[in-house]
Amino acid sequence: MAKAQVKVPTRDRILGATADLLRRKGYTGTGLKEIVRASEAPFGSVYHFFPGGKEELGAEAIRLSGKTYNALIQAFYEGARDLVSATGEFFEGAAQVLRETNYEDACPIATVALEVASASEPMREATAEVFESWIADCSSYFVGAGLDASRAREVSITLFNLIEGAFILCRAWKSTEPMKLAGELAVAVVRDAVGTASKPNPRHRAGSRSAR
Amino acid sequence: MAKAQVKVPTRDRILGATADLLRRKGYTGTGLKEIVRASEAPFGSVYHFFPGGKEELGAEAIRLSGKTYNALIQAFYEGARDLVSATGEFFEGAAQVLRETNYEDACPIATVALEVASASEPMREATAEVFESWIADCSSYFVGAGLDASRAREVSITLFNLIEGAFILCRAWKSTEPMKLAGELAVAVVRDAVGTASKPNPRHRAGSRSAR
DNA sequence: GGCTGACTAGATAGATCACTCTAGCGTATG
DNA sequence: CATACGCTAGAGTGATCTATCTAGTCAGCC
Repeated sequence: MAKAQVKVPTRDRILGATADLLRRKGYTGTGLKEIVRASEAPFGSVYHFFPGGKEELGAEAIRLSGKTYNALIQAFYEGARDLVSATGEFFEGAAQVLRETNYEDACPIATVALEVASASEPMREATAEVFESWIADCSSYFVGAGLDASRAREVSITLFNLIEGAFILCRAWKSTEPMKLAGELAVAVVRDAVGTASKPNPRHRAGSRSAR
Repeated sequence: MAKAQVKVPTRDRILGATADLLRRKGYTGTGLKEIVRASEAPFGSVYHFFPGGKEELGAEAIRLSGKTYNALIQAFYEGARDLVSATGEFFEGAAQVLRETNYEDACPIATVALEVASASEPMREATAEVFESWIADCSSYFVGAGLDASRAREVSITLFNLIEGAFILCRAWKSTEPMKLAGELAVAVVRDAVGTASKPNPRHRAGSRSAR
């Protein structure tokens, strides 16, 4: 273990270890002791940097994971030739990570989101904000392809419905079959959306719904 | 509280209370003490009926929830006029339950499935089996509509990808918007699937958001 | 009546939980 | 050098966790 002259600040190590553990074991399943051990940080430092305790640390770690995934979305969607292939590659990438990590690394915040939704309001808000930022990021690429804002948002939510649902089944079954099917449908949805977007007279859609 | 001369056996009360708590608070978030309190059962009875402790009780409760949902799927798909409207009504029903319970009652096992996937093999197997039985049940209806077995399974998995993903976003956002979108796409997928199954040459409109 | 096994009942153990507290270190600044 | 302060370091607290243990209750059967 290269820990000799690591320059990573304690606060960041704590945050990183927490994000990692939350992803795999969830919120209630992750103990402070375990976080301290994994981050090789002194116990007291946890409460020095996060006076709000586990809840504050958890919410912060969720937001960190959120930003990391924002960057991942960006990497896929700005690096690809077009939105359709970007979508396909994103789902394939998710499947590959699942296989490589023995189905441990799925969505970094989904487990926590389900756990805390009715248990901790600050944590619930953190997960809600992260999901919202992913959707917003994703939507911007579809808007760039010519979709109007509300349609872009709908497509983005659909993509996340598909990938999150597939994560659950893939982890339970230890199989990437659901992710494969989710990716195929996601690709079809995106192809259809961007295909109809460029036409000047798009098929009339039902009235747009307000976002919140 | 009508608890006077309840005839419900202790074992069933324990199981029911556990299933309820697991749905809302997850596996690690649910304590034996809480289960005992909710089921008004003596503590010793838990270990009498479930010698394997929390893990055995949890796995059993997951299977109970699974059976309850099997019955729900059956009720929707055998009571409806056709598979397309059954699908639409199922998703609408899920959205309605979410609203009525303040977004607490979503999938009864999804939270647990994500939590235990890397933590408890017996529990993971229980969730995997329950998901499998749901998919199998659902597939049988599509086979009945003329789809071949593998295509029926693909459609079923897609439906569950959609609903499970939507559950996550709906709970985090406290909004049924994702479920509404998931339902719309699910309906389109089913319509496309059963439409192409019965007719060798699909004369349906070409611009549909089809899965293939 | 007396025996047996299923179930009830809860005290208790030992581990672990989140969290607090005090003390000391290290570096920058007076 | 001295003082201040951000941070380290971990012992300690009370609560709570899962699990065990013993004792008691009750019904059916000989």
